[in-house]
Parts: sequence; C-alpha cells; structure tokens
Amino acid sequence: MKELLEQKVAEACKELFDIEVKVELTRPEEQFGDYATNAALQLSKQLQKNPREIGEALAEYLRESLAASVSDITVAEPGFINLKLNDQALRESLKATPAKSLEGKTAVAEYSDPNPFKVLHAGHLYTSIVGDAIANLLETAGATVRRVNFGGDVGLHVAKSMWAILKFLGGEQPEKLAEVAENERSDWLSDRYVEGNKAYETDDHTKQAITELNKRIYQIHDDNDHESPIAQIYWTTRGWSYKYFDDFYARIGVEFEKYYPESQTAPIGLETVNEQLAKGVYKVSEGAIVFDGEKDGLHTRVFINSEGLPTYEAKDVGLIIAKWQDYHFDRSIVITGNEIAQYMKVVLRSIEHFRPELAQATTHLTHGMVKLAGGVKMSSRKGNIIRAIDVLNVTGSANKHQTGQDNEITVIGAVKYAFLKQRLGGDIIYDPEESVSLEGNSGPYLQYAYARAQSILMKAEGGVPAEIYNVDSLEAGERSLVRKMTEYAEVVNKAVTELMPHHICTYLYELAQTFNRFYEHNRVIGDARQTVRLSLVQQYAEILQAGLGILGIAAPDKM
RNA sequence: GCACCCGUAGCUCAGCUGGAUAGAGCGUCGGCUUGCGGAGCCGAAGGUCGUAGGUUCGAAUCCUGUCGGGUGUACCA
Repeated sequence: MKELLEQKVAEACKELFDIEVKVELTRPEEQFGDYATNAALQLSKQLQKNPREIGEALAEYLRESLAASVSDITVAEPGFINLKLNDQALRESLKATPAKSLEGKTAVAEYSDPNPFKVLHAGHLYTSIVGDAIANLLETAGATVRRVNFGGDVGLHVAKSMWAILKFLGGEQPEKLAEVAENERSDWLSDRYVEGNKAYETDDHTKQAITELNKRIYQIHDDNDHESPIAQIYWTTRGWSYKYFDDFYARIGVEFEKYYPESQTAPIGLETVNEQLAKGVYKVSEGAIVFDGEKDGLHTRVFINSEGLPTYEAKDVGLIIAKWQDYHFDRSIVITGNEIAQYMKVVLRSIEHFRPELAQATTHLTHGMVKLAGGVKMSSRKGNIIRAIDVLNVTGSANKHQTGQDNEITVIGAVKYAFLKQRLGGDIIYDPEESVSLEGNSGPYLQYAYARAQSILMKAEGGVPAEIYNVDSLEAGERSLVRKMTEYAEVVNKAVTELMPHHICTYLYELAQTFNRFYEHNRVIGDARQTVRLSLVQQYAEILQAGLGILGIAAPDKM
C-alpha cells in the first residue's frame, strides 16, 4: 500500500509539474492521517511557488487517482499532504509483510568474540544479544545468515593463562588437571588468567617467560602437536573454555555455527600480510610489519610484531579471508565494542588495497559498555569487571524480588529487551529492577501483553475466526489498532536497512500501548463485534510474537 | 596533542537521509476502578534539545567554533 501511494504521488508530481520527485511517505500523528508527504515542499523550491498552492493542486489530483483507497486528503501548513486510507484499504495493508530485500544473499554475522581462557563479561553478553537480533533481522529480510564467533586461542593472554596453569600444576603435568572439579573449571581458568596477567605486569623475569611461552603455543599449532605434555594441557583447557561458552550461549538462547579460533586465522593473516608486504601495502618499521594509516588520517598499526608473530590485526585480516573462503558472503557484519572502532578502520583500509570487495562488503557495528545503574549491588568476587553471569544473577534477584518467581524466560527476556531497546552505539546504564518490571517499557511487559492476548483468544468460544480483511468499516478504537499494526512491516524494513533492532522495541511497546488503549474501551468476548475484534487480537498477538522473535525474546502463552 | 563517539524533561532513553504544538518510561501530583489477566486506562506538572554562530522558507536533526564526558592513539585484544 505504501509503495502504491508513493508511486501515485510521484506520478501526480510528474503529471502536474513535470518534475521527478523522490517521494517517501512518512507516518504522521494519527490525528493528521495515515501517511504524509512533503512533496509539495520539495517542489516549491524548484517551481518558485507557494508550497500550499502546490499541495492543494496535488491533493486535488490525488483525490481522483487515489479514490479507491484513500478516503480523505488534506493539506496542512506549510504544505504537507496528509492521506487517510479508507477502512478497507487500511485493512488490506495489514497483509504487508517485511520486505525480502536480502533474498538470495548470504550474510556472515560475527559477534560475541570471547577469548578462550578468559571470563565472559557483560560486554560479551551485550554483543551476543545484539548480534543475534541483527542476525535475525537479516534472516527476516530473506538472507542466509551464517552466525560465527571469533576468539583468541593463541596470543599473549593465552600465554599468561598457560603460565599460571603450569605454575598451578607444578610443571608440565597434564594428569594433574583432573584435580580441577568439572563445575569449577571456568572459574578456575579465569583465576589463572588474572594471576598470569598480574605476574606479567609486575615481574620482568616472568614477563620474559610468558613471551617465550607465547611462541611455544603458536608452535603447538604449527606442529599440530596433540601429544606433548604442554600441548595436552593446552588443548584440554581450551576445550574447557569452549564448553563454558557453549553452555552460556545455550542459556541465553544464542547459537553459532562456527568458531574461528585465532590459531586458524593467524596463518592466513600472516601469509597475506607477508604477501602484501612485497607489494607495498604494508611496510617494515622498527622491526615490525605495519600498515601506515596516518596518510589516510588513521593510526599506524602493527600487523606482525618484531618476534614475527601476527597481532590481532593480521588475525583479523586472516579472519575476513577465511570467512570469504567458507561462505562467499555478500555482506559481512561484525559487531564489537566501540573501543576498537578506529582499529577496525585501519584493518579494513589495509584490506581495501588488495581485496577491496571484501572490505566494502564488511560493516563494522559497535556498541558501548554495560554499566550498572547506581545502587545496584553485585555479589561478584572481583569488583572491577562485570561478568556476564553477574548480569544474569542480579536480574534473577530483581525478578525474584518483584514477582517472587524464578522465571528464566522472564529474566532472559528482561535482559535482552533492556539491552536492545537502546540505539546501538552508546553505553548502557542497566537497571535490573527496571528491566524486570511489568510496568513500563520492558521485556516482561511485552511478554505479559502477549500472554494476555493469548488468554483472550483461549477464552473465545467457537475458536478464533480466520483473519478478516473485508470489513465494511472499523470503529475508532479498532481503527487505531489496525493503523498501528500496519506499521509493523515498515518498521522491520527500517530496522533491516539501518541494522538497528531498537526500532522494533520502540514499535512493539507503542503497539502494546495502543492495544491496551483499545482493550480498555472495547469489549471483545461477548460483544456484537466479537468476530472482527478477535481477528484483530489474533493479528496483534502474531505481530508481538514475530517482533519478539526477531529480538530473540520468547513469547510465552502464560506467565 | 591528534582522531573517533556522545551531550534531548529530576532519572533512563526515543526522535537525527531537515519539516506540523520535541515524544516515551520511571519518579511526582490528581482521576477511573469488583476488571474479557487493572501488570491497565485518563489527565497534570516538568525541556533556551550543552553552548555560540552558520546554511535554509524551515534545524534537536546538516556545517563550524567552543565547553563537558568517554574511547583510541605501534609491536595487547
């Protein structure tokens, strides 16, 4: 319907003034109409005429050409044209579904990116949730989405961990790993990292030892060594880490089809950077191989350090190439914290010199940090970082506090919605009490809204009628609800174009409010208009479910 | 120093490909109420959109300066 109207308005401009106008209809306030266009304002400049007059002329033309679907066209100051659909057309436009704009395309979505041997923190939880929602968005638009994860199973942080692990085991004695209880493995590992990191910073001798260990770990991969004692320790503990990640992802309902360990992308990156060094893309500086970003207003960064080891930069080069080899993607979306925004620009800029199509197909989205609202207490052992599990725990307590229940679906829904409702980019001040509240703009509020709609539908004797589109007329409350529901497809399209899931949140909340307003004043069961209204409730519930689905939030029938 | 991001009601945020009286939620104050799940509905108070300029018929939205906050700036990720 929207496309049709846009086309007709453009046609009117062409017919009356012989000017091509790019018409994009907007949604005005309900009192003005269902759609609005500023075409007359655009034209007034070129025509040097009063926009109001142009608007009137267009309106008159459109009243005729749109008579079948538009019941009222008005011109408002300074020259807006407001279109009000007739009830039949409004009902029809409810059939619109989100555009399949990415049909046949393959998109790789990379997010979460935890490092083996380290703890999952609140930032990982955030990217996992946002990344999953964005992947769902791409899928909704028809793309084949490959959800992948990337993390450092080699590198300095691993060496730090291994140093502390070896210290704990009293040497290269893999059999002693059995002393670590299964349910304590992840905590034990993160303690080892903290220990190794501290030792690295405070003791030069240890620092040297860890640097050596770093090289040995790369060697394990180069030799494909699974036999030596240190290799056994490495592979076993790395496995513990991946197990810990998988368990956590399962809990929050996020899935990946592939992990790209850095050990796999490092050799590809190393080879590529060396290759491009010869061609002058990278250059040697102070014993390291760098990309000189300064001539482009970016930073100069090291890709291969003076030890000959690839840094994160080279591994990321390798990662993009590996993704391409695996999927031949049309688009690649990478979601990370915004502290690496400028870093990523350097990596992509360097890739533009030899694989421009890969750099151009890549979109880097960044998010801010998760901070807890003032007054929120955590029972975390280590004060300075917020672990992913801490966020879940503190939300669980808040939910228990408010509802007396231990409802995992509510808790996960609350966290996801709280993280998603804010525009991607800035920091999030997370307030667990607010996130689980059933009042206000929260995940549980929407879950409740859905459950309540289901409850009405269950109550209908004789079942729920099929969707009814050919209704003679709609009463005011019904019309407002239908009008709001017709926005769904447009909102999803916008969210897809911008890769911004928060638009869905804003919309769903408004929709639920519109419904509650309708429901407050209009009886459904037992009313003369029961059939029509049940059909509306049904469609409302479907939209809520679909929208929550994109956000990765469960819509329970009962709460 | 330089680069990037951010400054909208008491608080947390929408709105930012320029357009109609700047919107929500929480909090505050007032009303509805035996309800198809009231976990709601109706209303009020509350904003020089950090600030100063510029572009424009029109700026929270674009540009420039400035102030404030955050992040990044070579062998970490």
